[in-house]
Amino acid sequence: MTMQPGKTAGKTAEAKRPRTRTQAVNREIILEAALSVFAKHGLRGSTVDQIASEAEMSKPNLLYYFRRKQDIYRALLEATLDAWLEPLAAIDPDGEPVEELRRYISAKLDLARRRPEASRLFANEILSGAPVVEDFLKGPLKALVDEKAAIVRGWVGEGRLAPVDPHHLIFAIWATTQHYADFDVQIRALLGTQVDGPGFSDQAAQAVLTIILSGVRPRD
Amino acid sequence: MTMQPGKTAGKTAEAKRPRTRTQAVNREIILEAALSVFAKHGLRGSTVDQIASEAEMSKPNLLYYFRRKQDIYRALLEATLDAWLEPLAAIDPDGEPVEELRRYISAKLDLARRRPEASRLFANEILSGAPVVEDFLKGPLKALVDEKAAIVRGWVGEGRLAPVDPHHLIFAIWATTQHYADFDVQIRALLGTQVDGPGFSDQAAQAVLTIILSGVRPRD
DNA sequence: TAGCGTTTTGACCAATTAGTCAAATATGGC
DNA sequence: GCCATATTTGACTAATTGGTCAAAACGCTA
Repeated sequence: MTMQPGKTAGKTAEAKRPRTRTQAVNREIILEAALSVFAKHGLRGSTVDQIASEAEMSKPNLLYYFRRKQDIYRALLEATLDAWLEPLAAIDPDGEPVEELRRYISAKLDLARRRPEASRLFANEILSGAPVVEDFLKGPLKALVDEKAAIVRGWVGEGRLAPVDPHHLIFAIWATTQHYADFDVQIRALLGTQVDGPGFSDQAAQAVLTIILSGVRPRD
Repeated sequence: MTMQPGKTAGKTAEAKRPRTRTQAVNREIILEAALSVFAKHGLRGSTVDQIASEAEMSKPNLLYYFRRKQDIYRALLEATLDAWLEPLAAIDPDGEPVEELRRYISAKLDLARRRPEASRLFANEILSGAPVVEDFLKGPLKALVDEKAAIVRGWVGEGRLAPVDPHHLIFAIWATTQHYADFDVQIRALLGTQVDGPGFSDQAAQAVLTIILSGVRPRD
């Protein structure tokens, strides 16, 4: 997504493109550690010491790879938004409406299951007022969402979907799918260990798909 | 809800029951200020100075009313959970299923609209691992949710609702309704000023009700 | 093995943090 | 108006914070 003009290589390892194998490995370790910390406490609530400890690395060493806490945070958000945009962009105006939505919802549920911390990272960013991704939301994301909303509106106009506001439909999809990642702790508290059972993801997917798709499938 | 055994009056103003008018007023001012801060940055990301500044009060003065930052945080969460449980508890097993759900969804949307910061406070608490409300979730909330899930399951069994997992239905309702509070910044970025328009709340309610209720209304 | 760029670290700093405390000031009941 | 109590505050502390820096250790290649 590149929210800011990228910087070229400096004299430390802060360059965007890792120059050595060690850099690639350590940057990845740091990003993974930081994700788990930021996802829980947000940018302000997280400390560099925490991330360094999680990465099993000294603080100055960590800061050798990312000069500032913000830099790690930005990198993580960029990667997350990139991954999230893909399935939305893939919605095909020439496809079968319900099938296109089914595929999008499934992809989003899959992301929530495979990368729940990325979802929580984003949730924290939005809750804190979206200081970092605001421009991205108002620019590229809005453009893409408006484009897909127009497609959905077209489908509704042709009677291939029940009459529903396209934007609110998209919000409902985001809300229900991301909920499984963002509120995972609550879900676990309510459902207990069954959440870790083999069938749980399918059951959740089944329920979400049933509710949303039945809600938009044209009744006749 | 009273998550912890309440303490009786100490020698400072920290008593649960305000003893003077000034106490009642100032505690309320502090709670309101703290809500707006905690909602944005969570417990760890918020500072007492921030809250004091928001409350237009010196820090020692604020700490005269609430000895520790955590105390304000707990008080806010307790009030929020109390308000949230009410409409869920009101679901009537003898009512008409779709109408009962409609009422619950409407009540939850109303809370999201009237007290969005409370929703964001709770979201932050869950994202950070629910350290404060964990016991409440596993105890009273789980009991209530299981009870209501059983009611829904009964309705499904009688063919008065489309076959859907009751717990996941509840999650879908929570997700879609709270989304309007928790992701308000994102929604504003995508929809612009129309969010502040007079009809927006109704439009959102309309969409959520349509999607969820169509998804559970028995098809025949 | 000498040399050089890369990686790692201990020690450090200035700013911010939660919370304390004793003293000063306001307030209400008489 | 007096006084006991409630409220407010400036000054403070100890701990934590993000980040710096110079030096040391490492590792690769000539």
